[in-house]
Amino acid sequence: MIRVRFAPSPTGYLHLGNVRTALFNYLFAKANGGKFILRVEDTDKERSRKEYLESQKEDLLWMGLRWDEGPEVDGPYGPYLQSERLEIYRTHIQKLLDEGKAYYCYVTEQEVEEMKHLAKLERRPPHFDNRGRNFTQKEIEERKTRGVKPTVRFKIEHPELSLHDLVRGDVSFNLDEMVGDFVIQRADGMPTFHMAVVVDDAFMKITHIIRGEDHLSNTPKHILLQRALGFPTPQYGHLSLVHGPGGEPLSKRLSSVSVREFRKAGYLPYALCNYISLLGWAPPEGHEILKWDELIHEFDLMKVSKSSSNFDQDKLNWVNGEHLRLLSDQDFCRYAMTYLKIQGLLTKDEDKVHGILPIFKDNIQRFDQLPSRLEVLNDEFPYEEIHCLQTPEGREVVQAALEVLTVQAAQPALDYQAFIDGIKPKVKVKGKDLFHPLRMALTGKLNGPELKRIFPVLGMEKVKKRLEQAQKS
RNA sequence: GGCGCUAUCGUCUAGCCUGAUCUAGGACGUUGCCCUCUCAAGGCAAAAACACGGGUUUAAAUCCCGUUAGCGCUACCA
Repeated sequence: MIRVRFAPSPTGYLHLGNVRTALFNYLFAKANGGKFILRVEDTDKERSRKEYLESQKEDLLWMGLRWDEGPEVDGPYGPYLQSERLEIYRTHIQKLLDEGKAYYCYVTEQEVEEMKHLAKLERRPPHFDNRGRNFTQKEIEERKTRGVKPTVRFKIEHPELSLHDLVRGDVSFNLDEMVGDFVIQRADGMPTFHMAVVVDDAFMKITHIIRGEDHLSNTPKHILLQRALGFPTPQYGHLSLVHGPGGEPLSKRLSSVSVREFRKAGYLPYALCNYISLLGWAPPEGHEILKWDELIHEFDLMKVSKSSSNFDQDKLNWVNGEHLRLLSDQDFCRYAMTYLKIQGLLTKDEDKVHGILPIFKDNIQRFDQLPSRLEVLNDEFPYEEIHCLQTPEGREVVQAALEVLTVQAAQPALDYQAFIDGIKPKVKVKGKDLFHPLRMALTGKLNGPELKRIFPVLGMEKVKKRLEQAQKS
C-alpha cells in the first residue's frame, strides 16, 4: 500500500509551489490506489499560527486535494499535528542518547555563531566542528552551573551516502563536507524538523516522500537518522522548484501566487491543478487540457522534469478558459454563482444574473471578469469608449436603430435579425462601423458576447431606452 | 567559500536512458490570414530553441570532460 504525505508548516499561506507538491503527492497516491496524508509540522512555536493552518486546510480542500488521514479526518497513525506528538519524539531522542548515537551538547548558540563567522573569514566551510562531543565532565559541569541548556546532537559516523531519487536519479553525498553533528533537540526541549520528520514518516508508514528540491540536501541526514533508529528508508522523490515569471524563486511573501489569490481571481480549482501539473510535466498524448480523472490517470511522477520552471499567468488563463468552455451551461452557472456569492460580488437580482450567465461562457477566462460583464444588467452604466457614439456615422446608426424600433413596436417580440436587417438599408456603414456603435450603446463595452445573444435578454424596452440614452451622449 | 541540483523556441515542454527516423515536435504568448454583418471564441499559417568549449564516433540535442549561468542547502526554520 502506497502512503504519501504532504507536510506543510503553518507559517504562511499556501502558494503555487506548495500546492504543486501537494498535488503531485495526491496524484501519485490516487493513481496507485494509495493514501494521501496531511501532517502539520508545527514544531516552530514562534512562527506557527493557527490561522495559517486553517487557511492551508481550506485551500487544500478547495483545490480538491482531500486527505485520507490527517487533521479532522483521523486515522490509525495520529495525531497528525507534530505539536501533539512531542512525547514520541522525546522517547526516540532518548533512545539515541542511550545508545550513544546522540549526545547532549553544551555548546551555546552564540559559540556556534562565532564559529561560523570565523570560518567565513578564513574561507572555510562554516559547519559545526563537533567540539561538543569531547567536553570533559568538568567542562560540562561548569557550563551547567552557568545555566547553559544543552541541545541534543546526532553523531555523524558514516558520512558517505547515496540514494536513488524517484525524479533525480542517483545522487550521492559526503556529509563531512556539508555539515557537522546536527541538532535533533533544541535547547528548549523541542525536537527539530529532522527528528520529527523521520519519526513521523516511520510511524505513519510513509512509503514515498515526495517533496521540494530544497529538501534534497536534508535527505542524507534523514537517512542516517532512520538507520540509527532502525526505521526503513522510504523512496524519495525531490521535485524541482517553481519560480516566478521573472525566474525569481517563489516565496511566501509573493501573495500574487498564493492559492487564495487564485481563488479570488475566479479560477476553477481543477483548472488550476491542470495548469500546475503542466509545470514540469507533459501529458504523453500532448493534450494539455485534462479533466480531473484524466489527470489522475495520465500523470506520471517518473516523467516529471528535473529542472525548475516558471509560472506563466497567460497559460494559466488559457487553461482556465478552456475548462470554462468545456462546462455545460448549467455547470458554468453553478460555478459562477458560487464564485460570485462567496466573493460577495452578487449585487444584482439572482434570477436575472442566472439567466444571463451562459452567454458569457465563451467570453471570459476567469470569473473575476464577470462583474464587469454583468454591468449590462444595470439601468445605467458608463461607456467604455464613447467616441464611436459621437461620430456622425455612429449617430446615424443609433438614429436608424431607433427608427426601426418604432416601426416594429407593434410586434410582440423583438427579432434581432429583423432589427439588423431594418437598420442596414438606412445607413451607409456596415461591419465594424455598424456594430461597434450598437454594441457600445447597448452594453457600454467594446467587446462581449455576440449581440445576437445579448439582445433577447435585454428585451425591447431596455434596448430602446439605451439607444435613446446613447443618442444624448 | 563548500556541497548538491539543473541547463531545448520569450514561457511550459517532447526528444536524451536505448546516438542516425531531428532540415528538433507540441502548447501558451506574439504576428498574419480566414470565419462571423463587430470584439471575443473558433480555424489556418508564420516567426521563434538544442547555454558555451572540447572530446568519443562514420554519425551527438542525445554519451564523456570542462566552462558559464541559475537555483537549493550550508540554523537550536521547516
